[in-house]
Amino acid sequence: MKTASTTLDKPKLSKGMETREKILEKAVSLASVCGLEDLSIGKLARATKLSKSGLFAHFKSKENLQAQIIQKVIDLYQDHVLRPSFREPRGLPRIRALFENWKRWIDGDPFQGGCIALASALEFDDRPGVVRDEVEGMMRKLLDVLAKSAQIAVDEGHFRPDADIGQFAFELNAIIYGYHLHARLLQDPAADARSNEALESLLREFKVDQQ
Amino acid sequence: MKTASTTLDKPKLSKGMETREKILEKAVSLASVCGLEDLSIGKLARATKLSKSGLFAHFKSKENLQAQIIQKVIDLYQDHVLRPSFREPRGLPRIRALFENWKRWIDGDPFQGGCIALASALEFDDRPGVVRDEVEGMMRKLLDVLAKSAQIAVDEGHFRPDADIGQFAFELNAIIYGYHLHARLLQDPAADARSNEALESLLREFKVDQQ
DNA sequence: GACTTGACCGAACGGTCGTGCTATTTTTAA
DNA sequence: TTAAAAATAGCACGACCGTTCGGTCAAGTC
Repeated sequence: MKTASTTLDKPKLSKGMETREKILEKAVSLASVCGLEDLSIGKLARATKLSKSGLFAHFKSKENLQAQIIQKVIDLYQDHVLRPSFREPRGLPRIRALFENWKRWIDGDPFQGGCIALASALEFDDRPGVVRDEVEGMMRKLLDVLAKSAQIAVDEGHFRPDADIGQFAFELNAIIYGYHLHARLLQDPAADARSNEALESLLREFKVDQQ
Repeated sequence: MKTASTTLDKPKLSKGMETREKILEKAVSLASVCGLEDLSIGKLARATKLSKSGLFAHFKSKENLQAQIIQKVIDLYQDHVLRPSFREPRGLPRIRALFENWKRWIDGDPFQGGCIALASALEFDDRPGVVRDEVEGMMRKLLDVLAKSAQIAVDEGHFRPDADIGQFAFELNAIIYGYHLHARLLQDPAADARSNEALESLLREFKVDQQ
């Protein structure tokens, strides 16, 4: 355990990239509380124990920092929500797992605050620029994953063959939005039950008739 | 038309109150684009052609300004969404009207940006303080209105007698969230159709069986 | 006509913002 | 081992932040 490549836990990572990752992790955590725009470089520097200019050198502008934060969120979402769910059997079980993992994500699993993706979607929908484009792309990708999951459920014979998978994505996403509101802002103990009931109602519409 | 009480179009309004209202109207419009926190007093002063200090005198702090903006939003929502809807017949027609008016509100009817209520809900859910409390209260009131509307639909015999009106409020609100995302961030032309289909699906669950 | 009150302004405060420059230190490659 | 390269710090800038203060000007009251 002397020089490089001690163990193969991680692929080679230059010093710069390493701290950059640390910065982004902290940034995601802070931004989940105060929002993307309100996360200042000074605050982030203090939190990472770097100088403002030293941190700034990693990203050439604040806009770029914000864009990279979004990318980091995508990575984290894939690690914490998508990947675990996709280990479940195709179709309905996978969709249920995704729903549960997603809710845990919103409860603040990787970071402290709520979901940055949802918050940023409303924060930037009226502000053209790189960040808005990044957020929009993220959301489109997400809805695509949901639709594809529904398509798999169709293929597996769990959903009706004529199911509108885009509609399913829309409604599943909406339920999660509702969960976010009730669980975080309202701190409603019934948030979980409400969202579960909504999911079951949605599934009832899409599942093959079983009487 | 000389002194006071010329006509009864508006209740008496002192000069201070008058400009305060003008400030709040502008504030709501600006905040709908850039968010509550990012709306600075300087920007608002420039937009209202007042001096920063002159404007500040109306509100004793920025936090108080934000809280009053929320109150103004509640007023506007009542004028633009609730009041018109409540002129429709009780029960189902009223719910459908509310849904349509709500969507027009989100499309930017009174102001330019999206719905401040939704945006603020995600902006402040992790930041304790007066503003958060105000936003939370607003959302609770809103969900209460939705639930009461559902209760009326039960009373009118449109909804099943055992309908869970809280659940209805949760799901209707969630659909609107979904509409906001698709219509504003994604600029999806199908946003209207998607939300309509979601509403019909929701109503199917709650309406009395008619075969 | 003196006095109070309310609305508004201009200037200024200490602080923080994002962003450059120039060193200095640390890592990496030869 | 050493030189090139990368990472970080120090410092400074102009702009804007929320907030305070003293002052002006008009309207109303005694």
